Amino acid sequence: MEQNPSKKVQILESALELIKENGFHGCPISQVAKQASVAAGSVYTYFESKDEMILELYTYVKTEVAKKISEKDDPKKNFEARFFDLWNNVTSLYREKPAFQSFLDQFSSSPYNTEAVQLECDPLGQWLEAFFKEGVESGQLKALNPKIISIMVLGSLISLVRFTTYFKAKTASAAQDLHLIPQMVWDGIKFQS
Amino acid sequence: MEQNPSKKVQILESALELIKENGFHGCPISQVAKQASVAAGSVYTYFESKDEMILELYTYVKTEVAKKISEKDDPKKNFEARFFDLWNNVTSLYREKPAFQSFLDQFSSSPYNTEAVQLECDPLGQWLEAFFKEGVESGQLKALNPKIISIMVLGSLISLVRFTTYFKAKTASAAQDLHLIPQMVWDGIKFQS
DNA sequence: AATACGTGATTGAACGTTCATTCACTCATT
DNA sequence: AATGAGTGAATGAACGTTCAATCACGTATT
Repeated sequence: MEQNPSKKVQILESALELIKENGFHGCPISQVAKQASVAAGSVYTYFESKDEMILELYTYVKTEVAKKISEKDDPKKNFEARFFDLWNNVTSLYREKPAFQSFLDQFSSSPYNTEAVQLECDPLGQWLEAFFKEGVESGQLKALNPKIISIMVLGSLISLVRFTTYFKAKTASAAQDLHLIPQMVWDGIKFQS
Repeated sequence: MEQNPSKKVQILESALELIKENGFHGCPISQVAKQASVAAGSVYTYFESKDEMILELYTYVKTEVAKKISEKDDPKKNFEARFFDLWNNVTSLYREKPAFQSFLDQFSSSPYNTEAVQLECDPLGQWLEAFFKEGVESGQLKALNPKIISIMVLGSLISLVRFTTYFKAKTASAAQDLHLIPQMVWDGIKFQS
């Protein structure tokens, strides 16, 4: 008998859900196992330790997000349209999979996120950088380091998602205007004649 | 004898430091007490529970940040200059007090941040909203809901700080261009003739 | 085709540790 | 003498992890 890859994913998804609901605090192995319909001990056939499990979960989520975002891009459209597509794709992905957003957010600000982890392959970061590089080189964006543009755009985007997720109460009165934010961001990065 | 307010602050600062270093995981009451030079039991003279302590810490940090940011604003300057001042003041405050930024970040994405907490008084949010309202009403910013502008600006700002803090390795190559971000943000929100 | 064997996944009770919290006590101040 | 802040050992619950036992399956032997 071999390790069952779908069971591994089951465990990861279970941990993801618990972390979304209760944070890192609230995902004891006992619960992760229960929700994944396996015994506590079985988690250790798939992962060396709980920490290893969390780190693999990070890789798993990062990869899933990058895949979904990149495959929805249509390079035949003009760059401005692709920018707004990107914006909408990320926001709707996170609305669809709130556990992804919640986990990435908690992970990023946690001590799990060491320098070593940051140096790992980051498919989403790489894809975004290439995307904005194209915009700069074709003269549609300001002549800036694509990495900087990435930071600024992803920053506003993540923050918007964070605000709408965590600060529901606060943004209720402003909710109908949130769609104006991508336009502001575009105005900030586009080449100004 | 009365409760010693400076000892309360000592405990809060000790927890703040431990959370910055090790996350919520890594700040057991035993350590908090040790670093604050009090006995573990004493923490319970000042706080009902650990959770209460964390919640008070949030109020404490929020208030400190709002105080420092608002008092550095000079309403006599023109609005654009005040915007860049604000940007610099926040980034340098967080560079000076990394524990503030780290705590706020971890708290915001944690389950501590319930709806009830969000509805509490938020002095920084209020101050920012008033600031941007002024910019809109004097015609220097786009005619948008000041709350939206707040979200967008604070979003980019926090993300920039997050990136430079957590993703040191990644941004090294882009570090010298990070100062261009506030200009992009300004271009996004300023009134375009 | 039937049986026995080996392999490795799976189980969940048990273990040692860590943690938040309690409480009987001390001691400085009034 | 009374008060209440301060102490830190004690408590019990919860946690990550281990492990001996069990189980399900593929392979070899008859």
